[in-house]
Amino acid sequence: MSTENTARTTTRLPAGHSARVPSVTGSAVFAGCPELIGTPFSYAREEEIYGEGEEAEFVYKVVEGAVRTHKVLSDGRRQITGFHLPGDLFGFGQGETHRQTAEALADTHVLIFRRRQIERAASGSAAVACQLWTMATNDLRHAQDLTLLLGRRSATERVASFLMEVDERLGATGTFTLPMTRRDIADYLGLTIETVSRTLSQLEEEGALLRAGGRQVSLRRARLRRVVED
Amino acid sequence: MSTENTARTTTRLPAGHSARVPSVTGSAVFAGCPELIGTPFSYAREEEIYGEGEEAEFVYKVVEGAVRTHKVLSDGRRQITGFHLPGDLFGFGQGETHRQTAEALADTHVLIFRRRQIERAASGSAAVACQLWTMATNDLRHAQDLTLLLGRRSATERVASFLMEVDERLGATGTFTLPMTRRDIADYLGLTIETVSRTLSQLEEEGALLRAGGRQVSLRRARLRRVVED
DNA sequence: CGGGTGGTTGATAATTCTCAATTGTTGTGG
DNA sequence: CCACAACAATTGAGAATTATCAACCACCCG
Repeated sequence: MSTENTARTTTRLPAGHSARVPSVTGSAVFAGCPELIGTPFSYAREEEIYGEGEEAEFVYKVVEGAVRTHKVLSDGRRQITGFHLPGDLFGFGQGETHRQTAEALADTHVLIFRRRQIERAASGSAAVACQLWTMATNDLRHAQDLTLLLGRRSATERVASFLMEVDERLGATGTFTLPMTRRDIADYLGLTIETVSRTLSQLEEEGALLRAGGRQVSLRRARLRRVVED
Repeated sequence: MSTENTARTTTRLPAGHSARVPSVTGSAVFAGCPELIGTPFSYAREEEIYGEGEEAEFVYKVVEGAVRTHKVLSDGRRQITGFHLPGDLFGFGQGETHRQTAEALADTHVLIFRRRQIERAASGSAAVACQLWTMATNDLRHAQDLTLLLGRRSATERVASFLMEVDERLGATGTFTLPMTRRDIADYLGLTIETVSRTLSQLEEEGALLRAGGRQVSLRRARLRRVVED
């Protein structure tokens, strides 16, 4: 099995972050499709990767860093639909144009693939197409969970649920540094930054978590779970 | 529940009755896959088609009527994630279990397909798999639009946007009868029935629509569009 | 007719937002 | 290493939006 290793030839690896680098492999799109090799590429913190409405030329896989995708209304209101961490693929809803904007949360390394190439691979291989179907389905599941969160949960439940989600995706250690600002969290949870901040303070006061320096949190998972209770 | 009083036992349908039904066409799953023939089936108004957590044995295509899919929290809060009208496929997120509940809004005829059969067809035909990918992507797009609606739009915008969505899916005539109750609308838009009702009254007052008998509406689309403005 | 469901409206409460001030954090140049 | 600017996060007070509780109305269907 060609466990892609060469991928991060892209110079610096800020080994500062946790010693994880989990299954960046996965490489779902490529299973049984070795001719689909991604090209390494990098984006700086806060750099736009693609914009809503632009032609969808590439599909991306996060290698290192983090990306957010969002939609905006004309008056500036923003809704983040997802955060993409190492191993995640994004930008692959097959239409001619992107329906969201993607931006790097931090300095980020990705592998890029030509959309047409992937579509060609899909139409030639049921296995590849099924993997794309599976990935789209996973995204759909996530979007529907978010829908329930936004439509029917209180601010406290949203924040608690968010913290647990991030924890799981970052290794489920219960202690981590949030890779996004309060604004990003607010725009993901359909709240304001003030409400997010107050809710975090309240959760800390209730003993559901501990904080250090704004971004670092340590979850008391049992208590948080009780807050979410579903 | 107590509403379950009318001939619910007749879920089994004399085959052939609804086999012809009009231009339901679309039939995306079947294009180039003639061996995938659905079996006609019927559900009475308010009848459950499948429940969250159940094994996903079938996939459904609406022929006549309307279906809603939703998620519920343990305390009863409900979020409807979609309404399915004639031509729509639902229940096809390929996992072993359904992640939502599906219920008939009205007396409904569907075609059912065995999930395994569809998955087999997909893994044998890139064309079929691509169609499933496309359908999942369309659902994903819808879910993300709903996410923006729930996370960042006011009650007025939600209701106006909803009316335009229903209008389009019902033929874009501007005049139609809502196929769902206020409760369903509220649970789709993340509001209460009272807020939905008040918002409709307010929109009528502003001349953005006309109403007759609760469910019938006639949209002044230009004005509604101005309310939504994006 | 009468009961039941569905829909509307009003008064009040709760949640979340907005505006404003303050504190904390981080990176930079002296 | 410190001072400082720029940005990020917190906190408070009051306002706005939406929810809740309650009453009432209008059908529809037997």
